[in-house]
Amino acid sequence: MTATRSTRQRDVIARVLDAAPGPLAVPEVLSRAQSDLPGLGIATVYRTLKLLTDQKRIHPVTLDGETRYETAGKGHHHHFSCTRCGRVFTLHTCPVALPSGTVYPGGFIVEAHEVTLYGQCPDCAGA
Amino acid sequence: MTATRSTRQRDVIARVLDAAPGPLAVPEVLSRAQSDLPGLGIATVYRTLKLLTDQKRIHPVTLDGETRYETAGKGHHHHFSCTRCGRVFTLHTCPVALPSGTVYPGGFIVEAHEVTLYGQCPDCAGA
DNA sequence: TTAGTTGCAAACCATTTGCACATCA
DNA sequence: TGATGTGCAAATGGTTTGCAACTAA
Repeated sequence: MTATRSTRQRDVIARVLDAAPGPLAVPEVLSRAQSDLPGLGIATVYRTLKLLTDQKRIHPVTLDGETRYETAGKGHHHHFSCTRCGRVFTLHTCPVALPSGTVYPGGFIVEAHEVTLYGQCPDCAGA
Repeated sequence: MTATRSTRQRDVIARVLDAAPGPLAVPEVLSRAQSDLPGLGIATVYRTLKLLTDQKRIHPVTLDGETRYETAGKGHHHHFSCTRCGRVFTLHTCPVALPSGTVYPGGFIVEAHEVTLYGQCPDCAGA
């Protein structure tokens, strides 16, 4: 069978995602992880993201055609994408009330929902 | 300067998108358009989708890492992605009330929002 | 006629995979 | 030591682009 090893690379990548204020794109993960591990290769980043995803420790989020990754287990949350600086933040309040099982007009049975807000993040709004 | 010509290919592709019940992925656009225009090439589909997007006649929607295209000017709406059959539908009711200018907790100024509902479409729920 | 468009094949580019070397246990 | 993991380079696969033939106006 297939054992899974703990390595420096995996630890660093997982830590980078934990420390982020929102989901990160692959190049962001790579460059942040490289400040701790200069030699880190992009292939390892992809392999590790896939591994952590399979282990449900992180999960992918697609925003504007770009796949980002975030730590799992943050509970129900949504995202805010800043139209000025492009950064993505995690929001912990939810603007919709659609419990699983809600039947939407037309006969659509809702099991989950995803919300993305677009606008100016606090930094950009202040400038 | 650059004039834009009306062609069979462009008409067919635009019509395919108009007729769809929701945003279509590139392979869906290609195969549907090919029933009218067997020789249609994938490059033309990509070029036309880009052209129509630039003209604001359609616009891209990213769902689960896949870029889809839908006719513009349908007014405010959202999407429902069926977890059984994978089809995507356009919904004309909106479950959130966040007018542009709303300030979200944390100081995020909301300009727009996007909602995707996941669950069973009427067909799959009935089966 | 002729600028604009198309299909094909080559080019691109982000992501994945093969392999020899390195490393965790 | 042996099974895993890593970095590098090659392979993939979806999307874009160059080019010669085609076509709308």
